[in-house]
Amino acid sequence: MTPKRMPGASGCWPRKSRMRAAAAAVSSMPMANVGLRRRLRYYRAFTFRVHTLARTRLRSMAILSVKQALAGSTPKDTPVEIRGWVRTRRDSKAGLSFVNLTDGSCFASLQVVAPATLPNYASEVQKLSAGCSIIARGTLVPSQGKGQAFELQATAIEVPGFVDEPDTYPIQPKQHSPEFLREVAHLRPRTNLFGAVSRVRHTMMTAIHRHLSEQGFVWVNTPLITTSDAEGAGDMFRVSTLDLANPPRDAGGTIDFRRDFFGREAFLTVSGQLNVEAYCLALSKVYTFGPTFRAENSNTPRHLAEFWMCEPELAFADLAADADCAEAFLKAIFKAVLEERADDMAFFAERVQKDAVTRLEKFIAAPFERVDYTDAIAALQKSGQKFEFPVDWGVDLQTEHERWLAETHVGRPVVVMNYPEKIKAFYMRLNDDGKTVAAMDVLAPGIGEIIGGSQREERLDYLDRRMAQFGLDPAHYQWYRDLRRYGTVPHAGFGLGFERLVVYVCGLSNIRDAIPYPRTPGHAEF
RNA sequence: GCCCGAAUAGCUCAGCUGGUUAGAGCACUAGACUGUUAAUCUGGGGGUCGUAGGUUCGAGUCCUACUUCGGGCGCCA
Repeated sequence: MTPKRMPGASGCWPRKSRMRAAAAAVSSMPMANVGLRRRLRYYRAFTFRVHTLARTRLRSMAILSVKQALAGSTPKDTPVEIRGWVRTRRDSKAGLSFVNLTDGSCFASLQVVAPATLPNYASEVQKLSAGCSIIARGTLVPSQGKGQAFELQATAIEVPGFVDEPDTYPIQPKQHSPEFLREVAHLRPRTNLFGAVSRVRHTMMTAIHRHLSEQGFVWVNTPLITTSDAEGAGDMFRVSTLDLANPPRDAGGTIDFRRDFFGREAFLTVSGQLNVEAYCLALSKVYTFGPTFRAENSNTPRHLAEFWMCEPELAFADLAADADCAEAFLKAIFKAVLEERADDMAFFAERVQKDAVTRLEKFIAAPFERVDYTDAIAALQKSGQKFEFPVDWGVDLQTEHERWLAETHVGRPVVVMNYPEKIKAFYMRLNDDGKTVAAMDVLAPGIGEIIGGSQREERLDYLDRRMAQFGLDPAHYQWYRDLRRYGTVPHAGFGLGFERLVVYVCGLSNIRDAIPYPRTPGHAEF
């Protein structure tokens, strides 16, 4: 009776048609002189589908996720096995207990009906508390109670792991504060909130890869370790194998990094953009998406020392094409979330932020507005609004300005383009007016800036001038300059801080809840 | 890095202007009841009030320092 695992994409019990297909596959194998059993075994090993034999000979059970069980596609009276963790247990004097079980496969939990006739009912089932792991076997039946369509009528319940000291188990069937849950980051994925965030995060991540791939982008894995000593995006974490207590020093007494692991100073990357530009000027449409590190001492709900960043880059593209790309990109992600994680989004709308779903729908529905920085400044000045920070041509937009533009002035996402060159990075392309660069920010209601991008300076003489202006040593950027010497083309790209988008989609208020194990100044527990 | 706020049971919180044995809900536990739904009802165990000093006859309640958490700002994605 040992249950056999039944892999396969669907995971549901084999239908007759599928068995017929299996038989056909077996008979078509070029092994006429091989016995049926061996041919079957061959087929089984080949396809990883054990159920054909399992049903007739091993009498084992289909192993279903809670999601599959609740889908209701399992034929009646089919024995199934479902594994997970207990959320709640309710006993009934009618001679049964209700055990709510989750396995993370979907937002909902499965109600397991455990009759008092189970041999371990008193000894184990009635001792189940939140967090216990269980393996439940039985059949899926329409629920007699309200609140769920299906439930598992259990014939056996195994308990691989009870919860030690249930009275101090941190995860209770109630609302916990995010602050408290951060202290138990290893247990918080068991809560509704973090289960939902985890699934949505996954969906967003796969949606990004899927969308960009469909658009012809190639995922380029740019390095996490960099030796550029000034990428201009902030403080960096040093990567070194030198003995901190006794580093090698040169004659002058300064630390001799020539004797470090890479023969020079090395750091964790703050952006993959420069590296990915090189691949852009060969593969046309590329993106980098991976961990990024900033050693800034930033203590806010919007900053992490380690976060994930996605940076698409397009060759033969100007700023307008860049903005179009960013718009399609964001809409594809939100669309995927709404379609694939409706259950989790409904939870966010109910418990976290009322308009969690509607604002994504609005975001998708209308085209983004495009506005020039200069016009945006004029609109802000004419607004009559009192801003904490004064508005003047030449200043960077503060969050309050960005939100007014997106929420009040336009009422939907807006792309602000062509910022003063003085407030933007060295690699951004100088416009013909000589005082602005082809930079753009996508501003969204309720959050402010969510994407920043630019057309890159593809003219070497202009790039050199910009680098000198920023005090950067061209010697450190020879390979980057090469890209302008050998077949340069106009190109553009943008960057998305992935966790900030997760925060927005889920309606969270702190970025530390958008990543499983947040790293911030003073914090790298777990 | 700067400014502000908070710290009372496992969790979420109450505790007024300092005054005898510190309260509630959830969780845990015992019982009642029930095809239950973060079930309900009754009882029980559990905290000396972040840490260290100080003021006072007396401090959870006032003061100081420290620690931790949170918020705002800066830096930014």
